[in-house]
Amino acid sequence: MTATKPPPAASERTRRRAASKRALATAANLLDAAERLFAERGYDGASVRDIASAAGAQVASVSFHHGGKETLFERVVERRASELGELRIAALEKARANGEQLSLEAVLSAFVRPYLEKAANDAQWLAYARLVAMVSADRRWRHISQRLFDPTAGIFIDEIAALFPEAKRSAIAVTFVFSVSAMLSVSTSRWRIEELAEDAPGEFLEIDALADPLIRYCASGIRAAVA
Amino acid sequence: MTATKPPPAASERTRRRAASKRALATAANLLDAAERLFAERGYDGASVRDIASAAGAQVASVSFHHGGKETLFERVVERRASELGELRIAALEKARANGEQLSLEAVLSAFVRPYLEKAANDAQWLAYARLVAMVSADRRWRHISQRLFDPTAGIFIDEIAALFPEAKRSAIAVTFVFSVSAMLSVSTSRWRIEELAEDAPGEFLEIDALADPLIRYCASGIRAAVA
DNA sequence: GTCTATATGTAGATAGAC
DNA sequence: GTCTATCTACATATAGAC
Repeated sequence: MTATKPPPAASERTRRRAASKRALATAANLLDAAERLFAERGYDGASVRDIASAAGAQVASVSFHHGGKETLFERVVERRASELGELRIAALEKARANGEQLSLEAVLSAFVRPYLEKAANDAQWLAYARLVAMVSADRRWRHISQRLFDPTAGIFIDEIAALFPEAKRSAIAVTFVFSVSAMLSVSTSRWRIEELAEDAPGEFLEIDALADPLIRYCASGIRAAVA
Repeated sequence: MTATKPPPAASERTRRRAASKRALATAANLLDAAERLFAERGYDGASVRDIASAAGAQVASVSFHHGGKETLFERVVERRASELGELRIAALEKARANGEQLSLEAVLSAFVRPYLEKAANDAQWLAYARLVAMVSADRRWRHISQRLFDPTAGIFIDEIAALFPEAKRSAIAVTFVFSVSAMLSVSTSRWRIEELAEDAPGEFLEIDALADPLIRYCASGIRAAVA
């Protein structure tokens, strides 16, 4: 975009260790490429070589900017998880601001829609669900689940538990995990939905088409299971 | 178990190319070890070296008996999928033999319970769900889904569709995929359930404890989503 | 910060002796 | 059928020049 960085002028005495634009871009490009390849091929299936190459960077830059493959993976997940967590809490508070008691559908909507809206318009966000599914299904990434997913999950479980004062929190947690799995399948297994729904090819290309059925499915399922 | 194979007697003229007991055992041990390691570490995370070593066999035996890593993986999935598919169809026909119209719960039960009963008593069966989740979430294994999963899935989707004559089959297929995801999470994410259900440690160590909530959850979810 | 070169380990597959 | 040895390719990571 910009011209090559000019040589430092004599007056430039205030050089600090602020990262250059190019360095920041390299670090960010690596994150983007890593996100795509980890989602496509899994953690072990994606090599740092391919990630660096896809980012137009050198292999060595992965260790330099991100410390190694494992921390690169964790940073990839963290970047999305932080933003999405904030969006979900904001959606919950906005729904609460309307005054009266929240419905179960409203709570689930605050959890599900911020993600589906991102995923509908951005392939990187769509791919993020595959990373979440990998982390949620693998004890190897337990520390990532605990640090990045559990706080938000706990808030929503509490919110649902408040709607069913007579139910045990553990029963709510079970249905919450079922619901998250169903939501993730929208991204990880949409191709299977397409194949099994032979009568309507392309019906679910738009991810939004799955939001309403998903929320109705989860809400009704939770009500029945905690009763 | 038995003594060492005695040297062939002179009368043993009918030697055919039937596999020896030991060869069959090697091939089977490789399947067992591969199932365990693939489930634990994923396809790329499990090396044929480690699989052979865990089976007490040589690296070269994997290629010899199973043709290579990919076909070994496919055989691992096939062995379980065939048996489970038959159990599910049998459960469906047994439920149908009771005469009247099947309830949605009965259909889901015929799909879910054969697996959960196996998984409750056998760690290899429990681990199988992780393989199914891997295959269902990865287009790379599309041919395995189509060949081993889709036939049974199609039968159950048809069965559910018959209960909702006014609903589109594609809508049923969506809820079926949601339900399978929820079922798989019982195996892949039970540790997350345990962590999120802080108030009841150990409550879900017995997998059976999840069967009833799961079936109620899925049945009610399907009814609400296809309406 | 980037880049080349390399260190060190492991991957999957197979040839050929036994 | 098994086993040893080896082939070729690729993995992550780092040292040191620029």
